[in-house]
Amino acid sequence: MKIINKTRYAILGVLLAGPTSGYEIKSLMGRSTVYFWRESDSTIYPMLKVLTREGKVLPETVYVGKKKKEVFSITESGRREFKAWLDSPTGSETPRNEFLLKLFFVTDRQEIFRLFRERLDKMEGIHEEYKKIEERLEGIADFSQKAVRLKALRYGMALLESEIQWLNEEIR
Amino acid sequence: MKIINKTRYAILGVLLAGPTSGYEIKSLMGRSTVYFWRESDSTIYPMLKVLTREGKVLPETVYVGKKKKEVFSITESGRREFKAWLDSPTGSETPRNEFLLKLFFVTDRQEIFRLFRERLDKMEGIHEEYKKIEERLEGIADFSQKAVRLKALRYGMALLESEIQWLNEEIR
DNA sequence: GTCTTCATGTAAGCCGTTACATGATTAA
DNA sequence: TTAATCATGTAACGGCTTACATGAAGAC
Repeated sequence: MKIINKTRYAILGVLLAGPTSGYEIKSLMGRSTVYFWRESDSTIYPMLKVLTREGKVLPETVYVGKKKKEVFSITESGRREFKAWLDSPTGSETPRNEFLLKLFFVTDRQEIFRLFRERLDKMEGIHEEYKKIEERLEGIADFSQKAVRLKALRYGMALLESEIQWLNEEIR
Repeated sequence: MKIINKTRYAILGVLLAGPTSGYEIKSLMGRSTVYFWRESDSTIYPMLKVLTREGKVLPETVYVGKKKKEVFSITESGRREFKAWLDSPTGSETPRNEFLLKLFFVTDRQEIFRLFRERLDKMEGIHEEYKKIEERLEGIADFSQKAVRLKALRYGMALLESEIQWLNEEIR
């Protein structure tokens, strides 16, 4: 079984909302999917070329004022591929949790404490960020996916909260 | 900032418990760290060579009955490097959660339901596995890290349980 | 005798990150 | 006029996975 590059689905997913340029995809992801799906800066443009060659997206040159940009629309074929991915079994990422790796090997009590403390700080920071995003999202006028996105966000927050609580109890 | 290969720390961590062969490291990881730190089969041996060249581990040929194997011990320099890693700030993995990526783009109610259902099944499966590991661990005679490892395991279980509960409530 | 486990690797190829490169437009 | 943002990429390097390879010892 081959590993299939999933960057394409992230891009196609963004394009479902309408024609978008590479730069817009990049900045949009930087404000939304980063928290659960991070793409490196340089992956978007090459992938758009590939998708164009494959007929999954359609490029078009557009001028906004004097600025030129390439916007891409998703094609029927692209929609089909996206849908097929959605329907397919969701793969698991290879687990790589450095915090747990350290915890597994640690012996010193002091060190355990430090690890928990460090983890707690980080989780609380992320929770703060999520809260801000939640407020921003709540303030936005309704759009088709608002409810699901809030749900997904609160799912993430609920998990963070239970982790934070657990860590607090351990640190005591 | 360079990405530093962390396979080395996983290996050094295993060696802290005593001299171990590549094969033993591999199978040990397959029974323990896989759940939070997965190494591909082929990474162990080359890394052991690298660590040998660097003087972090010391190889020795040992015969068990007629079977020959190379066991590796951690050196003082290796211990220092391991300790330095433990003390250093824990990096965050790049987030890559395909489940959340799908959830972010999904619009169809039926599809959302299917995603939750699929996720729930998977999380329950993992929880089952953890429970078995817990039982096995509890049955083992005390060793220096038993308490921490149980703690880490239960931390993972607690998180799984809150996720399972959340999903159940959503599916209703 | 055959299958499983022990035991140790190599090679090809994709993936992903970092750093590098370039230039236009707009806001302060 | 200077900085930030818009806009689009390329190249090098390292990491990781998959598949391939080999062979001995012990269990059944």
